[in-house]
Amino acid sequence: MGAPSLTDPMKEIPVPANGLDLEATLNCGQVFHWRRHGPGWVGALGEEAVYMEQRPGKLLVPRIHADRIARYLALDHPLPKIYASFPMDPAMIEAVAFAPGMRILRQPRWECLATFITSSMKQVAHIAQMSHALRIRFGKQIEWDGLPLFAYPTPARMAQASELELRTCGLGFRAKNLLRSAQMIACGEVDLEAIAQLDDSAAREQLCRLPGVGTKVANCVLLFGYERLESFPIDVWIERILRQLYFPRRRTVATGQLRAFTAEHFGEFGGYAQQYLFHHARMTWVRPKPKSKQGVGIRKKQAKSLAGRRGA
DNA sequence: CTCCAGGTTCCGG
DNA sequence: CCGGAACATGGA
Repeated sequence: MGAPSLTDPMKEIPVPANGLDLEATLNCGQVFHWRRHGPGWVGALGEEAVYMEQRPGKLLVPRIHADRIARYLALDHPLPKIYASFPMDPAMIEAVAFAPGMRILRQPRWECLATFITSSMKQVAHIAQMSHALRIRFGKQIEWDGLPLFAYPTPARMAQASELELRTCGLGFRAKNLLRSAQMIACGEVDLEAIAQLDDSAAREQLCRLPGVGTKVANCVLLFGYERLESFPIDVWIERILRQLYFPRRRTVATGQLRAFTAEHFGEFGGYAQQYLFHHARMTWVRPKPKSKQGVGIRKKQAKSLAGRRGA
């Protein structure tokens, strides 16, 4: 199997109207490495270089990878049934209407896990940046149409790297977590494939053994890598949304309360609901104008600033 | 120059 | 169980 190229036969996969929004699917914050290429997208699907282009009513992909891509994009997920399972909140309806056809991918496990280990306290753009740096530095080079692409580095390769090398990819304090997790997986201490056989609770428990993996990251990996569509990651965005929409005029809501609420309120496709809420909020968010430096908040900010500098 | 970002971990109530 | 703080880096 040679490297795919422009001359490879392409295949058209039929897609019903509103059955797929490729751009939203690739840009909604579940995956971070797909890039525009002309009217389509290029990237590494595992270790295969792939081009995907959405046209009215169909998807254009390399023939030899058609099945693989259809599975990756989860074209078999029953969106009408999924939408029907959502609560009929105005916010939920608006979020779905914003990007109908957005799908939860079936991502390669390690790749998904590793990128979300690096995601903590980072903007989406930064996550993509770190991911690309890691691919270029440690990943297998492949190519599509003369375009150099890079597979995500394997756990074994990553385990051989030094913490300092990872830091040069902009990882900061995440470098140690990613390195140790790669080592634990490379040596078999944690088996990502075996986790697929476990129930949600046991699977989450295994994932949380890895350094840098807590409840939120584990839920992302369960949702994007293990097809646990009820898994509901709660990050700062979702937390803000939930408080605002479902707990207004409530001074404090414990995270434990939020978790219980989401499981009950959003149901078996909660992960899908979460992704629609997240994407809509992120894309329509307007950053409030910075206020003048006068006011009551100043003391707190100064205290934090002073506490932050040690030995400078 | 300040603020904050798809969190996790450790620590004291 | 719950709230706080530290943890690195970079773009706005």
